[in-house]
Amino acid sequence: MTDLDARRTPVTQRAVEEIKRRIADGRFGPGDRLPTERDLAADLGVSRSSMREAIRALITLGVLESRHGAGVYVTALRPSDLLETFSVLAEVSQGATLLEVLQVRRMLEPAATALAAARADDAQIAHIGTLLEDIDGGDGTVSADLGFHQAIVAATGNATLAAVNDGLSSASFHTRVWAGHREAGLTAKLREDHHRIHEALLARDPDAARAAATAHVLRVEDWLRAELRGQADLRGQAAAGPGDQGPADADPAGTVDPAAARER
Amino acid sequence: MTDLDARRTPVTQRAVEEIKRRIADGRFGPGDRLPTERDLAADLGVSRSSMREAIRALITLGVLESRHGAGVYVTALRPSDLLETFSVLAEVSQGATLLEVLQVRRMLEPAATALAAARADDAQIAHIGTLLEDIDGGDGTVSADLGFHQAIVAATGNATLAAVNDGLSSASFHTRVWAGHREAGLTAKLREDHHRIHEALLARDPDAARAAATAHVLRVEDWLRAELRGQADLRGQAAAGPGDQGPADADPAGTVDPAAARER
DNA sequence: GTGCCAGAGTGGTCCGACCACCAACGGGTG
DNA sequence: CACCCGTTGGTGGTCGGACCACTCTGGCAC
Repeated sequence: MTDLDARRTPVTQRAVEEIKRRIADGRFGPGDRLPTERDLAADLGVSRSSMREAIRALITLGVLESRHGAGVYVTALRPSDLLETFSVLAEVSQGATLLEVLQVRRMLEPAATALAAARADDAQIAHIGTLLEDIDGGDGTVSADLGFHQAIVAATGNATLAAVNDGLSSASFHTRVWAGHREAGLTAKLREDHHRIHEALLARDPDAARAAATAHVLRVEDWLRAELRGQADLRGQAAAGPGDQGPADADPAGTVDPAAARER
Repeated sequence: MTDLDARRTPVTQRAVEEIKRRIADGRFGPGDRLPTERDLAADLGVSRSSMREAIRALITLGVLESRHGAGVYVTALRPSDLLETFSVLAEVSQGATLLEVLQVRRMLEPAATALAAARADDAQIAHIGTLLEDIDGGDGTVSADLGFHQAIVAATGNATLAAVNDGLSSASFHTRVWAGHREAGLTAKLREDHHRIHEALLARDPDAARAAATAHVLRVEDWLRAELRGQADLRGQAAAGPGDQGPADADPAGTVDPAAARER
């Protein structure tokens, strides 16, 4: 079977899988340096070009990293290493998919915030308080907001959770959210949400934290829903649009709870 | 600035970002065919080798796909396309990280199952019932189990949610779980969980669905915790272990709720 | 002992060639 | 005329080799 498989499988892909296998079974451990591209290519019986493509793929996955002139290394294989890639989702996605992303965040962030309320230590909560002041201070609001939320999720002590949530929150999306709220004069509401979350953390109250986080995500979700509907209306007026281009991706991501009901 | 940036930025990376930019601003849309590697390389002023590495990276990210002899195409950019990559996390991870993964699933799956109970149509629920019989039938249990859970999450209608959850459940991990439960004579318990979930879906009862899903994930989590502790004990007896290899990743991912309390 | 510098080794880039594969065009056949 | 099938051009896949940019290390000079 191996032979038949190998015959029709692209050489590069085979190389990728062979390296993954060697990492999985421990021949290459986290932080280890790999043999040189030339040696590895000879070892696996492929050209250096193909080997480089395989390495490039594994670098993209966050499994390897290369240092010019020094060698190729296995990363620490932390969740944050391996999940960095999927920020492309929030980067490239538009429209309905963004709503889906927010729906997932509405499942994760409240639970994460509640966890943080129960487990964060004083230093972490103090740090979060500092970030909150940065937001209100007004300078670099977007990145400050991003940092605030990341710090909360990080305070859960669950690196995987933090990495997943970070992936679902992209800087570019946050920028749009803030711009949209500023335009609508709603920044005060966001501020209010943040303070409520912080107070819940200070009080070590998981339930309050969960509720505050839910309200926050919901607010953003409502805004996005309205904005998307606005865009759709504009397009609808202009023309029926011959190719709306979306074959799949189905319905506009409805919801179960009141937020959706309100919308309909 | 552009010039200075460009000078020290690897050519391949610049190519990756340029293509991403062209996708983001719509010059390349979902399903479109890209210019040939040779043309694209000439256009961006890089060699074909570097262009191929850039394309390879974007293929790994799920943004592009190439068809031998036919051309390179932009994918549909569905969440499932873009999130396929992160199954490496569940593939490569071990020990404490797996616990973290389960903790995230404990936030997602209950919410997703509840959503499915509210939104799945009759056909979807019937299909899920079929998969349930496949599991009990006993043949290909692992893949059947995987299919059961995936079908439920898919029934939420949120493709992003489904893709994220799939990424957190790898086939190899499921295999370990089933083997471990069979060994411990707990397969009946898993079966029981599945039926409870299905009944909640049939009854369109989100609360019951949430509870059943939580119990199920919790059961797996408990088992994994015990197994990891067993392994740690073994290692502890044998030797103090010079390189436990984990520099970061911190504490063993505790929990807030009863499951953790029971454990301590 | 300390600092610097040159060399060897490594990844980064480029080039040109050839192979494997697909798709569309064409001529042949019914 | 309609349909089938082989040809042919163009595409991605692989290869080998060359050179550049960078890092690290060991030995030299001070």
